[in-house]
Amino acid sequence: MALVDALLTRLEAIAALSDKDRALLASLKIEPKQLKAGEALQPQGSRPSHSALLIQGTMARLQEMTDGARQIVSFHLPGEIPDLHSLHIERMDHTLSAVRPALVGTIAHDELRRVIAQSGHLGAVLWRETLIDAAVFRQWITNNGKRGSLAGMAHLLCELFLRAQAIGQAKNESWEMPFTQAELGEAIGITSIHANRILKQLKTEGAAAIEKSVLHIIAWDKLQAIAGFDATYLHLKRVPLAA
Amino acid sequence: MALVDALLTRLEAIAALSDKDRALLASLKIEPKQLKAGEALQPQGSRPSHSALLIQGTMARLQEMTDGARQIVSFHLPGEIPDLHSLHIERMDHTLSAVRPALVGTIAHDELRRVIAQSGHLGAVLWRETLIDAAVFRQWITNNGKRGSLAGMAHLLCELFLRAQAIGQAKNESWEMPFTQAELGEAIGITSIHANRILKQLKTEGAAAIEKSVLHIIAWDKLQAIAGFDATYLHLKRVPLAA
DNA sequence: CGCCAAGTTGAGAGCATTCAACCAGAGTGG
DNA sequence: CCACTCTGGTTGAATGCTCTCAACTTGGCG
Repeated sequence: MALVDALLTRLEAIAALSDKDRALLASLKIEPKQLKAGEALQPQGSRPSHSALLIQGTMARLQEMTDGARQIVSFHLPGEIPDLHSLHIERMDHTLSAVRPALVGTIAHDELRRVIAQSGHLGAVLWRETLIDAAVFRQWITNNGKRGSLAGMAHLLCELFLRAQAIGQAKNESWEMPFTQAELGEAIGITSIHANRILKQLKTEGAAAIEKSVLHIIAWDKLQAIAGFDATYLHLKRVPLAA
Repeated sequence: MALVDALLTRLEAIAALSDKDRALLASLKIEPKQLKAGEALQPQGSRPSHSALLIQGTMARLQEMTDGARQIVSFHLPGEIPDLHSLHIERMDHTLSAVRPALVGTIAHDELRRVIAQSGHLGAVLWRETLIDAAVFRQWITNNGKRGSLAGMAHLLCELFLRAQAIGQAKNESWEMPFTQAELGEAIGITSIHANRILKQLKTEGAAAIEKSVLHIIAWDKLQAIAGFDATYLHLKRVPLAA
């Protein structure tokens, strides 16, 4: 399986690609690189010359504050390019790290510029990818803000489950969740202890439960209702569960 | 003064433009439209065929939840195109409204596509604009999450002041603030009452104060320290105060 | 003058944090 | 094989931040 396949799966989940676009993507020079759990690929303040295609594993972007506190601003699944934005903004304002061990493929910015110059449509698709990234950020602002902890956690689980399903990771209402409760908490701005209690509540209410690090959707409609979740912001061409 | 001037000022604050790019921008067909305070230009769920250049006044994007609660996810000053993203993602996942009365210039997506097709660099600059938008979202996630209320408010004021200064609205450490305390609160996920108390605290600590809706920076370094503010994420070519 | 939006202040309730203890399972080294 | 350690998860109790409710002030405007 070629390194680029994860990217094709992801991009075809959000847009239509022509044969020419697929061939251009296949022509990208991609260098594999293995990351250890917790290893930072792009630290805050750096000026990347490459972007990373996540092939296997999970990554997160996080902001580190002066007092040592951390805020996770995004999670990433295979097929995504978490630092695509570095193509047009020079300096990293956050750290991009592997959460669990991860395999990435680094792509030189010049390579990306080459294929974009040859296909305006491909440029638009990649632009679109960064815009969906931004749409997710908007939801996360609300997760951390007005949406309470319970709704915020439910919303995060809805989102992750659908994204996992779009790349074929989640089946039969369950998904091998690659994040700890502490990490889920850091994403919605609560402590690991509180995250634990909130998850317990979601289980008691019969919405969703995490057991031995696999997420079980007990009742999608209930989870969705608690979250106030509307999947359109993910801009997936097919939304499997949200019918 | 041409309608497009605000856009030129903004884009030249974040990137270099060639004469050709300026001419292309000047060729955009822009329809002026006046908005009343609180009027929604693009409601959540709509499918815009135009984007709006904000010429005068202020706008905000907000998410409305099922229980009627609102979260403001961004503020916009003249020169910005708050719904540029609708060029590549069809459906609005939030509402774009005027905060105070505002003058916008609507630009058909086809017009934007025309100039982008003629200048790859201009396309890159507009892409960059949406990426900076996303960088601001990331900070707002943290404002609403791990950063406490005091630091969050301080961070928001730092950001708004620098953005206002970049377009010449703020002078002499003071800025005619177009937002109410309630709106500032809705942006960092706190109530207007708490926002009031936090602002009082920022004044007592000698960092910043809002008097008769003008923001006074009492001590930039103190405000910056409280916020843990680092201006690089705004990607302004010149950062006036942050020396 | 009266109304209304915005701001200010106080008090009590509730949610989330911190501190602290403890459990379970995986991996390590003797 | 078994202690030992470490990470992740679970639970309780006290503290404290933020919300809600409520009252009151101020300034602008018809």
